[in-house]
Amino acid sequence: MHTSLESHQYLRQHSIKPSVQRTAVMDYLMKNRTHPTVDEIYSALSPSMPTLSKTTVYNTMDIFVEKGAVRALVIDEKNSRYDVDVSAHAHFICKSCGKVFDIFNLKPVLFQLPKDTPFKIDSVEISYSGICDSCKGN
Amino acid sequence: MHTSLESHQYLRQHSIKPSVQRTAVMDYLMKNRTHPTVDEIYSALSPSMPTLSKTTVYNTMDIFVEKGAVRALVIDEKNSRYDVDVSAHAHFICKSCGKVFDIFNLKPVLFQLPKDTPFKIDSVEISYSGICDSCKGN
DNA sequence: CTTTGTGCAAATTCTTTGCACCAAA
DNA sequence: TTTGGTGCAAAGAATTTGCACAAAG
Repeated sequence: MHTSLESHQYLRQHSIKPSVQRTAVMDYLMKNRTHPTVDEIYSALSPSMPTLSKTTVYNTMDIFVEKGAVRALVIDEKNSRYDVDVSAHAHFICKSCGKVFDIFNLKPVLFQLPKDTPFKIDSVEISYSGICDSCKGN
Repeated sequence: MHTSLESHQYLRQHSIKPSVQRTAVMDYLMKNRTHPTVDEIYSALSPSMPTLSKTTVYNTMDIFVEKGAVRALVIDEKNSRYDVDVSAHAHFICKSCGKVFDIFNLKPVLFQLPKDTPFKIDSVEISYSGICDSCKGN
């Protein structure tokens, strides 16, 4: 069975040569929609790919972002995080546990780019922060 | 003449003890609305305050944020940036020069917090990115 | 005095770089 | 072969920490 078939295809659709490492990383991203950091990706894959290096994960994420296959999130002060869902949606970061969650179903007007500025705007990032459900009690 | 009078008062309003260093930093923030990094603040003040340390600037910014006197921006992957304007407005970062600009006059609906989520949301950050006016030609 | 603030140096963390080796076309 | 990909080790940059000294009340 080919669990990485989708990842493989997705990479080719984005003109990314599907090496073993890249396919494994993309596969991880598609199956774990947790907006992982480089370290989280590396730590998850490392046991089954002992020769994998963090440098390769960094390189891989740079290529994915450059080719538009994933979106780099700037929401966590400590680490870069990545989202394989490049559609218009917002994010929420829990100030207590640091986890990042998706927020869908927002009004489309929120994602419209302002026109009356002197800038050439090409993307928007909407980030909420607060306390997540699991951390509420604590 | 007391150029730092406003800063001094602003600090007291936020229950921050106005030391010489803190007043100088706040004064800088109020007069330079450029969303500076710690390094930029330090480099600007260092000539006239030779004993100032970066640690103190870091400590100072932490206190300012904690007391609600300034807002920490998460928009620049490389550095923490700070904005003394805590009112509802968005930011734009130029991918070419890295400068951060304010964007005012956006619809108030953009700053409304979503209610139908399992999270206790208490703030929103709207960040645009692209190319600024001065970098357009280059 | 006693508490709080400051600042140096060292440590930590995340990310990037240089370079040699490996793999695929 | 030749080009591009990988991975180790070292370097770099931003931030934090430990601790001693200074300042303010």
